[in-house]
Amino acid sequence: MYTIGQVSEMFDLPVSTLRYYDKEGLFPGMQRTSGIRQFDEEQLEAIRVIECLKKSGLEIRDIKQFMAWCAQGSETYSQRRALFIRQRQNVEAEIQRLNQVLDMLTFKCWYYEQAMQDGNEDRLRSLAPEDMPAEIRQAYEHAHP
Amino acid sequence: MYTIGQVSEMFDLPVSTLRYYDKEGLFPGMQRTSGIRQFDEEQLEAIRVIECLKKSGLEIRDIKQFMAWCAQGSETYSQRRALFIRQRQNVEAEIQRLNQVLDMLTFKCWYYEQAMQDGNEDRLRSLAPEDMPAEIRQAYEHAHP
DNA sequence: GTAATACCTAAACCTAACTTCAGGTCAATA
DNA sequence: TATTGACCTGAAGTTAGGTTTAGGTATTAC
Repeated sequence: MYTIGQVSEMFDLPVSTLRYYDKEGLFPGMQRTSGIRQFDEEQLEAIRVIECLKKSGLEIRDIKQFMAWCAQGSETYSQRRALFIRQRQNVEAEIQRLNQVLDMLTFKCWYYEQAMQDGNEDRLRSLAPEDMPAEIRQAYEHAHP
Repeated sequence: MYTIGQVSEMFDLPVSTLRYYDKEGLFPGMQRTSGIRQFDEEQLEAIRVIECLKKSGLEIRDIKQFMAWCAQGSETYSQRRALFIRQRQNVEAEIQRLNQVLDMLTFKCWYYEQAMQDGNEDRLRSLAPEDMPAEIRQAYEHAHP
């Protein structure tokens, strides 16, 4: 059993954040003694899960839903699984989007490298994709579908 | 030359967003006639760039800086290039982070599939990484460094 | 001539996820 | 005894990136 201050140290999370999570219902089973929060192994595991779900882009209210399902027991396995499947798709899509962004940035890096060499953008402005280095052209075309 | 309403249609961006961007200094060279904004090719290109930079996670104030550099001309090529190089690193790091998150989600999907089959988490709780399917174990270990 | 549009501004409002503040309880220490 | 420190609360403040509102101008449509 840990106090909020100890947990704050353990996870390097501000005390205010832990209280906020509690207020938002992210620790459905947490006990108190004379008003003071008691974090036990269940809550520590909850914090680990919160950190994971947050990283995947889940919002607090969805994490709250998940915690409520966990508290409900084995009847909710399929909902929990569905949440993770949905979230995996979201993250996959996000990675794909970022890979396109990456190609755009690669192109821009090349562009300004050329501009620096030329001292101006005249040549670049009249440059067709066919005249770019293959690698850059590929990035350009992937980034501008 | 286009009015704000036409540009709003062209890019499917609310008029209020375009005014907001203008207020934030994202169109340094924009002209007006009797108070009314005149979007020309330069501003349209600026909007394309804004969309790109936003997708890469850049904040409005950094985009403003970039636009200011563009307005300054060829002296600022190296700053602009440095911005894109930095941003490319950020996006690369973000993709790496998301790939870890993906492994965590893959593991969780498997976990709840097993839980559904078993009807409880008893077996899973006492499961060592060595006893997981190779693919899942790999995801698990990549997600929990 | 008036009413609907499209434009303008400044300022208030919105959401998420916190953080900060003001004020209060309680136990241990100087 | 008093004061320090860790806990508590509810409410207000913060930031980013807009959106909404209230009020005003100018052109076109009937």
